[in-house]
Amino acid sequence: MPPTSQTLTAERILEATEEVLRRHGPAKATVVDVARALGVSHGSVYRHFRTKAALREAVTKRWLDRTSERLARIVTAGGSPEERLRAWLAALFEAKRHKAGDDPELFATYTVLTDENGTVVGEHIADLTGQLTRIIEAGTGSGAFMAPDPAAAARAVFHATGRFHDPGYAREWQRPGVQEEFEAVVDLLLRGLTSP
Amino acid sequence: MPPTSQTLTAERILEATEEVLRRHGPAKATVVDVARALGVSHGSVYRHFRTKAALREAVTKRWLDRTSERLARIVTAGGSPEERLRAWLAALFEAKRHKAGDDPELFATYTVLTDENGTVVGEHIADLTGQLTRIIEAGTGSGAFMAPDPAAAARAVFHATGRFHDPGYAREWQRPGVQEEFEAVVDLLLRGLTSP
DNA sequence: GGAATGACAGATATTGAAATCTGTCATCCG
DNA sequence: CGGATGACAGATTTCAATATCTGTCATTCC
Repeated sequence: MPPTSQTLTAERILEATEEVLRRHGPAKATVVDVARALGVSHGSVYRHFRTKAALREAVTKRWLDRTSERLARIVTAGGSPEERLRAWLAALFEAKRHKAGDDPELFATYTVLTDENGTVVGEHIADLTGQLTRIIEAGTGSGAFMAPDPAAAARAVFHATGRFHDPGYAREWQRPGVQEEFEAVVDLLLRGLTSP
Repeated sequence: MPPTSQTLTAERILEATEEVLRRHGPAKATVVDVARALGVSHGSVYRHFRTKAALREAVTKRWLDRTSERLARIVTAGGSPEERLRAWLAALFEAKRHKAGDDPELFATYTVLTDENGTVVGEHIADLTGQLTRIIEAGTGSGAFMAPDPAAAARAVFHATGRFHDPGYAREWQRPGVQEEFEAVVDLLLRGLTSP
């Protein structure tokens, strides 16, 4: 572990914390470990983050924001609102499923982090349902969807697809037939949204 | 604790086990406790249940079956398929929400039990989706619903309403606005099921 | 002077020895 | 004889002593 004698920034601390979490897991990752990885005293870490909880919260936010950004690109992409809604939901599911499948330990680590940071998760969900709202609004504008309250419809769609993005269901995502289950739910929801 | 000198049956053991679980919680409920509550030696309990796990599984099954039975009555009740589908989903949500709200500790106990008995839970879910299937079949028969594969539609409806019956979401059920969320999802699903 | 340090007190986690529990079975009892 | 018992071995849990960590702050360093 080279001391990397750059100036100590919040950003560098966050990177080191992610690495320590990856290595040691959420239960054994300590502030002392983070400081050691950076070659500084743990007191210095506390100059940038008031508590260990604040540090973990910041890491959680960074991680969730990376997902949000990727999905946001679909909102403004081309295609009909139906296509974009399907693509958005599929991308969310795909992203989660691959994270959970490719590196289960890391995924479990972030599941612990999200469990202990309800506020940040709440903001993330508000962000995601906001993206969904924009797609649905586009659909009501073009007459493709019938939704008197697009924001409420967005939340309903998000809740109804929880099984395909909520970490609590991660175990199910590796089973055969999930893809069909996912498509069945999405088909049903899209039929509900489509105006008669 | 009176020794209640009746003959020892599986049924009496299950009742005593429920009581011990209620009193001590899932972590501290032992087979010795159950035997003591019945005034017998713990060896006698093992005559009726091969392992502690089998005993807990049987308790779990009993508990889930009680819910199934109540819901089954709605399947064969009067009213249109739409009405019965709404009533069934509402009854499931209501039952769970009240169990979780009225006695959170007991609910947490049964959540632990269901977590450790995936097979029994799987059968319970198959039972419930079977009930849903029968309602949806009635709807396709009368022309009220359009569902090429009623069983698949039933599973989709069940998955889409997971937020309102999966114990993992119990915390959310006490928040204001859940009822509206629930109705929004059910409305969307029913619109999706209803033939154009 | 502003950032970094490390000693410190109280909180939390780890460890290993002792206690309890699970599951078996030879024996007992009606 | 068929069901109940309790002693037992190995597995698991509990508990208290020990070690580590969190968060603060007076002091050091550039």
